[in-house]
Amino acid sequence: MVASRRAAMLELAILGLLQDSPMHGYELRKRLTGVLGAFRVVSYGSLYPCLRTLEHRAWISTSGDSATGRRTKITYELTAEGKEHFQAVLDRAGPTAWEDDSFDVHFAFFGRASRDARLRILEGRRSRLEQRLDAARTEAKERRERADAYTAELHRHGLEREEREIRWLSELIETERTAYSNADRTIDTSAPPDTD
Amino acid sequence: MVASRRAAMLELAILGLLQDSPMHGYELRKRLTGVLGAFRVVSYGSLYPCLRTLEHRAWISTSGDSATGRRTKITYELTAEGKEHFQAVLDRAGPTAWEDDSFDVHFAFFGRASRDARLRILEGRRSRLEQRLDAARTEAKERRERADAYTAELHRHGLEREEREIRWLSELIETERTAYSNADRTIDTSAPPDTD
DNA sequence: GTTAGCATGTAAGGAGTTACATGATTTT
DNA sequence: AAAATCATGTAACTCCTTACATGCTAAC
Repeated sequence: MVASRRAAMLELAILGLLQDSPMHGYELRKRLTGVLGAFRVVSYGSLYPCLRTLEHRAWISTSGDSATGRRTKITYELTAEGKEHFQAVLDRAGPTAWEDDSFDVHFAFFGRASRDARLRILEGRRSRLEQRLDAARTEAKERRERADAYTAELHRHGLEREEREIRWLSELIETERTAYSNADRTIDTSAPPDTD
Repeated sequence: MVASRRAAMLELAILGLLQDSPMHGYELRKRLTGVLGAFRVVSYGSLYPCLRTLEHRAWISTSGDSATGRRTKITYELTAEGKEHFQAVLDRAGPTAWEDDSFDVHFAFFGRASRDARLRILEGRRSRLEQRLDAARTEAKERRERADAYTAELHRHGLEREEREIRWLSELIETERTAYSNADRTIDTSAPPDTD
């Protein structure tokens, strides 16, 4: 029932995109490619079932699929409940938000989240990565003697990448914190309460 | 029949690990976590079926599962065919070798591949990433006006990460090429012909 | 002798991709 | 009017994970 992290992220991304304006599934898919990272392309086989789920939950509504036999373009639109739910998820900023799958999507919609939520997610992610880095370092030590130069280089590079990611997060956290004093100027947009 | 990129990589990793010494499935799994990147843990539900496939293809043989009713520890061991196949895959250095899933595993076994194969894979991967980077940049331009500060930062960071990855590959390529003149000293180990 | 960790497996189910099928609209 | 692209869907299939089931072995 928890709808698999990945599916949940797809849902969130869809709700987020529909926030801007109603759209067709086709258009949605193209934009999703952008939000979800330019890499992972969402297939229609995932998208349409997901849209139906969202409609079923009354978070989106459709217009265009009239009762006539003709097949028509369907425009998906956010409902009031949908907006509410989207905002609630953003502000909850629960522990799933900083997992690998979810982080990017949440980050992409930071502009609509409260600074509180942003900081929680950034910090959550950072400690997640730090913990992982520690584990990797420990493991690397244990393995050291049986690793050849290539394996060693691979792991060195992996650690470096993680470290850099952590530094990036630290900078963002710093920025968010200083932005506190001079009201949202460093990076714009705070969360609009609930209204449109 | 092509056994899904992921499964194929698991197979390669197993063959690679067994090259060093025979092992139990349990031990194998722990080591795989290392080779496959410390992140993705291989479940027994994947491992054992895979081992059976490998045995079926006569690339590994088992010892310990006697005909007596008692359950015994099973030690998996590479066969001559298995070694041959492993080496063939490493030296083929085909286009799949530089895809996301496969690259790390191939890299981890670079010590056993020819310099030729290493260079092919490194260069293949580099142009793969370059091509992806180009696509991402193009897309970023198109999207620029409707992106807020956070989305922009997310993509900026993504591009930077890719660029860094490309630089890393370039350095490795450079190293491999110069190593050519002073016979394998910069990074040790060349591929042992076929023998043990 | 009991707990904890080593060790091997399977079966069911979920998640999502691929391939297919169809139709509307715009461009050439 | 043909071709390309926009647009919507489904069904089968592949793969993997989860949860379960079992038993051995060393340590306390």
